[in-house]
Amino acid sequence: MEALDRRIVQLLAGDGRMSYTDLGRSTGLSTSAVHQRVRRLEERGVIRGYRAVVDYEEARIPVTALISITPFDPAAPDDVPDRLRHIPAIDSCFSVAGEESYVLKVRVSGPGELEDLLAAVRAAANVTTRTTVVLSTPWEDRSPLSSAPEETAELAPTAADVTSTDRVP
Amino acid sequence: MEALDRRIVQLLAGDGRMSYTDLGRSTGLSTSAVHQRVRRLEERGVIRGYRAVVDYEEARIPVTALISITPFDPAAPDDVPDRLRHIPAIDSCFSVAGEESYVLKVRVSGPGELEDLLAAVRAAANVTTRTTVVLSTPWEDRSPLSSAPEETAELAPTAADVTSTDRVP
DNA sequence: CGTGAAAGTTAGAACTA
DNA sequence: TAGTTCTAACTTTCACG
Repeated sequence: MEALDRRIVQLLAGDGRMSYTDLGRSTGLSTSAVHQRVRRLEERGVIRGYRAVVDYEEARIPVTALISITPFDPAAPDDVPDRLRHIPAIDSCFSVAGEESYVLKVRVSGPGELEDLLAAVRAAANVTTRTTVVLSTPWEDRSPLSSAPEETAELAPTAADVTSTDRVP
Repeated sequence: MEALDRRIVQLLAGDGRMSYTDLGRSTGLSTSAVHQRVRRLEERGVIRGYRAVVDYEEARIPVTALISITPFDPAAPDDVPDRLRHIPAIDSCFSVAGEESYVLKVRVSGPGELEDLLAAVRAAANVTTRTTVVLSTPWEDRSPLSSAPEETAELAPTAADVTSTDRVP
């Protein structure tokens, strides 16, 4: 991805409603040139959509928790995400390396709902759970694009890249 | 928060660039009535902003990890978030109940950068770390406001580069 | 909360390097 | 292929009923 595209993505990650006029001003391009690039970024899937950032305390869903999941029967086929997808309180689902198989981030309105949610998760996916309640959130979903590498990294992998086995773009 | 406001927040959480015209159509209000409500929601802080949803694999930041943090000196004043805030790769920071004090969600371009990041975190905040690498992300940042969840287009799983280890302290 | 008009934005066609 | 300029259609914004 080119520097100009990266800049556009970074700007839209920071303010998803920025107008093409302002994007053009910030990048030195014309309005339609930016528009064209944004459309290509959307088509390529680099930009997947736009969302309002909601303050869940204000929206009266004040409890966040992280739930680590271990399948009860390690021999059974692992379709945990499919079995959990219908539960709206599950904000994110990560498949992870480690003792446990998945980590869920959930949001509920209180301890009672958390209890119900845990029961629902265990029943739906036949798993055991380990729950970590979030006490406060200093920040969340900040856009980490400024740490992105330039295109040179592809041609010259570092020692650390080589020692790990799987594909690292 | 009123049902109409909740509906508006829900719609904007699903599509942050929806026009006021369409919001009005979907809620049965006029354009300006919706506009007025959205502005109030923004002022009250229920809607904190808008962001583009970025596919981090496409953007060449393909590695996600969860880092649990324990302060090295329990007697020292706890200003860990302030000490970490300047590191851009840290996407989210949660203060949590449990054995550990914080959980960070980070995004990096590869194992080498993860190694550097862990060193930076330990040095900046005087903490020990326990790292869980994310292998894939069945979904992320779904909006949990809905009782009738509009499933957004399926998120592309993020393949990461991990052999079998989970603890990288 | 709705109406309507001015100001601003977007989308796309035609053109250029 | 990627950029610019031009223009019609649409959206946002705001004073007023």
